[in-house]
Amino acid sequence: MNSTLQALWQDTRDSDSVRQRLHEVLRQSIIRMELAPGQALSEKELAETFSVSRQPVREAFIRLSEAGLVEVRPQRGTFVVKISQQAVLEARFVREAVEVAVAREAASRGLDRPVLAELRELIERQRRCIEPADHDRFFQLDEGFHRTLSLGIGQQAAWKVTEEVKAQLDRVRYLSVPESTPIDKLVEQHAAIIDAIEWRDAEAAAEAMHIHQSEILQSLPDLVRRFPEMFQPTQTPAFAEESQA
Amino acid sequence: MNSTLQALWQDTRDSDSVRQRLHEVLRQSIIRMELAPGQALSEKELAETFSVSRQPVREAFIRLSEAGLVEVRPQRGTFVVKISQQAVLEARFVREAVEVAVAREAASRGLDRPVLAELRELIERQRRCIEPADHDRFFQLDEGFHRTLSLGIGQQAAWKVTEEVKAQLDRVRYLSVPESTPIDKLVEQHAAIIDAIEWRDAEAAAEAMHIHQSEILQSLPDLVRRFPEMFQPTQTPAFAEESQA
DNA sequence: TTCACCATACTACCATACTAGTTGTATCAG
DNA sequence: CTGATACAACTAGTATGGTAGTATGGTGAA
Repeated sequence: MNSTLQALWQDTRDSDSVRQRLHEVLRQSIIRMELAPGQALSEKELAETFSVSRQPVREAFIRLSEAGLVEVRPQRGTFVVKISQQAVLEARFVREAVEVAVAREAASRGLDRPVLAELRELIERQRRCIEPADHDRFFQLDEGFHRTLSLGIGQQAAWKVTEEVKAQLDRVRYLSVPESTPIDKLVEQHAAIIDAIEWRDAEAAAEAMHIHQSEILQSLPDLVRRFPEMFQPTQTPAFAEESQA
Repeated sequence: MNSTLQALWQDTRDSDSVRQRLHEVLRQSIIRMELAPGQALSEKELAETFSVSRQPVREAFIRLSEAGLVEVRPQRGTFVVKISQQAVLEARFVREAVEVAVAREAASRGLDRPVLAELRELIERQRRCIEPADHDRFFQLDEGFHRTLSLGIGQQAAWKVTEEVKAQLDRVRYLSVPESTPIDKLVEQHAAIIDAIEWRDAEAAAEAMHIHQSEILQSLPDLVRRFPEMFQPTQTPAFAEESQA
């Protein structure tokens, strides 16, 4: 575990603050399921691993806890939160709401030519991830696609929100890699979204994005069955604590 | 200034951590424009004001900076961010996207009877704020209305996002109180939303929420003209720093 | 008068020290 | 053998000290 973290640490920029670098390293590790749901994270141990003090580690924890990726229990410890089916469904709801609005707006106001070109280019590169299957690369390009679309209509706050809730969803994707991620289908959905935007058909764009964002609903119940230990027993996250008493 | 902060500090719960209490106090003060946009906040001074150490103050600053309410400039200071027209429009976009989805969902799946009753009750109490005009009370009830609706369909994450972006919008409301806040109009919009939900008419509910969330667009340009010193010069927030050089 | 330079007084960031609360374990009484 | 209790070994939260970088105001030279 520590070796993987160390590697990610080296990749971060020296110019950023220790807090930001730690946040990024831990966030990535949690999303990629390298830090297992339920696992305890030790402030002290991580501080020693990276040769920094506890304080910036603690501050990174605080930020991660606000994103719902870890849970800080005072005087007890900090833990990677288990995936909760409820949390995933809620994150999906928010993401669909925001991204459908983005697609609709992009179609009705139109996208600048260079942005459209970049989106087409991203789709092309995604196609090249189908055979041979390159999931890591596709995930990157997928994120780039959605980011480019949101920023393309000048909605940075929308992208920030999407990025935040996406973390919950991406953990599920990493669970299901590679078997149940139909790259080819997802790429064509991207193409359909951009087609509708280019035709300036707002309703078609919204509908295409809706379909795209509904994809995860297919695999979720199956994953809960196959990886029960990764999931919080079904209930709302807010009441998760009481249940363990 | 300090006296107002002290008063809010007394209201916070002793059981919460110092960091959370400070965050809440500062957040409220910023939203209510008691801490002026552009004003410098001193870690040390605030620590002394509340008789706590600098560390929890610093952690509260970090959280506020993630919500876009303050800007932490290393080695320089921490400042209340000026309202940016761009940031307000982006926050509005996200809020409309999420809340329209909430309204649509509430209408299509239906609300439990007690939730509907609570919403109707909130609307009634809002009506009582019209004459004599009680803006503070109305703001509270308004927030309660939107929270109850989101939580009523079990979308806590949606409410969390709304709450976050709402901070940017509420600062504008406090600017325009009391003259340009048409309480009566807003209350009737709330009623229209709930009517549509009760009729289980998803499209009507979505449309009613859309109209409601578009209200702020009426007053914004006028406010920018009347309170230019409260606003960032028009441009995207991301490039705001460079402009000051 | 104007400009370059330097001393000073800030700032945020990180490290370290201390406090207080929780948990597991070992010990001892019954 | 069982159950209660005291203690030891953790934890996060808070306090305080040190460091490096930035802004500013004054001083002296041009």
